[in-house]
Amino acid sequence: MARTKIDDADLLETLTGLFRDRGYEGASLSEIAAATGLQRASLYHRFPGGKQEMALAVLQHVHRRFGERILAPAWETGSPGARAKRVARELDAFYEGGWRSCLIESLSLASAADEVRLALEASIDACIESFSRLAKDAGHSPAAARRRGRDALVGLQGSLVVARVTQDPQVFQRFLRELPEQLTGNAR
Amino acid sequence: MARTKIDDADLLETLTGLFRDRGYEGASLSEIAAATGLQRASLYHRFPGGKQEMALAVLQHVHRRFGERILAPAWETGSPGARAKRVARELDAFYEGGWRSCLIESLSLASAADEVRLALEASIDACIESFSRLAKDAGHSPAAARRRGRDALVGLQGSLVVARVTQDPQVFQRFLRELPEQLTGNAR
DNA sequence: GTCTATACGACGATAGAC
DNA sequence: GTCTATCGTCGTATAGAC
Repeated sequence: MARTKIDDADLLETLTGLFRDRGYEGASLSEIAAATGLQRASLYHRFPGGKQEMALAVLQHVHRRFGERILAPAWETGSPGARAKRVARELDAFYEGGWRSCLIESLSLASAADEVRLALEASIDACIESFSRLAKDAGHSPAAARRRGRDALVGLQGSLVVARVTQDPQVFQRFLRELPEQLTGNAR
Repeated sequence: MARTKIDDADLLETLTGLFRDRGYEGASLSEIAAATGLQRASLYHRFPGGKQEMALAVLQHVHRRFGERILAPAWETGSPGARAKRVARELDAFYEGGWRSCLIESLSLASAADEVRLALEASIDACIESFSRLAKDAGHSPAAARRRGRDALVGLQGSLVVARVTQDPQVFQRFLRELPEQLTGNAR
């Protein structure tokens, strides 16, 4: 039993939760080992590059998940407003109603190995692009759409931080509720 | 020369910068010692409670500074719009145009000793109160004013995070520019 | 008030058995 | 693929000289 392989997906999921909640420096290998059920040495077998490789793998994992699920509705067909509502619903699930932090924020403090920085920027860009898409489809100019997309990202990050500190996710819920209007409302 | 006391204000200023940039876990005592010019042992003479006491002192220091300088215009007399502009100018200086992070965010990851959590919440409340004051003075209802104050805080935190990750403070500058209107605009 | 020296546990990381 | 055992380093923290 102890010698059966721990599932890749489960492993990444646990790592994701740890880095989100504790940040890069805060997530120690002992803590990771305890949470994953793997010994520290086994973690190095799965991630020869150590902690940094774990963080990178987590970022890529989440980036993929955002592209395939959370932000996917932005690129489908249908009314921009309805698609924005679906994105909001996915965000609600991913951030567990506002009780979890965003990796982009947790991993962007100081650590900042170059590879990590690039992954963070890529995720930011993907978010803004998807948000802007909805605004564009709702009839906004490229420049206006980009501005709305960026403002939405600011609202996402800001509301998650405030929700964490106040231990009250209602500010995040408010952001989600207003997101569709913020992106697609009041065009032309 | 080596035996002259390092000034309290200088010490707190250096500590503030370190915790802002690196977070609680990220700021090691060796790094702190190097940055302050004090040996680790001397730091324990000034802060017997160790790193946690340093973080707490920094939070109180910044809280006081916010009350006395940055947020002070919100409680003075004059047009709400003009006062909001002065607050924005102070925020610009404190966050160095968007190149520095907010302690509230940096210190709220995981660590969360109870005393630290309380200090963070107190600072959040003070910010929202001051922002709301401006909205109230501009003629908004208490509920609407509070909403505007909270949204302004969300914009502040979010734009600082995005500015840090993208290494481009323009999103923070945009927030500052729109802050007066966001708080005091469009009343009644 | 600052320093040098040191304790000791936790850290990230590696070697090698099974 | 996972384990136990171990490495050297760095972490926070303390003792005691000046």
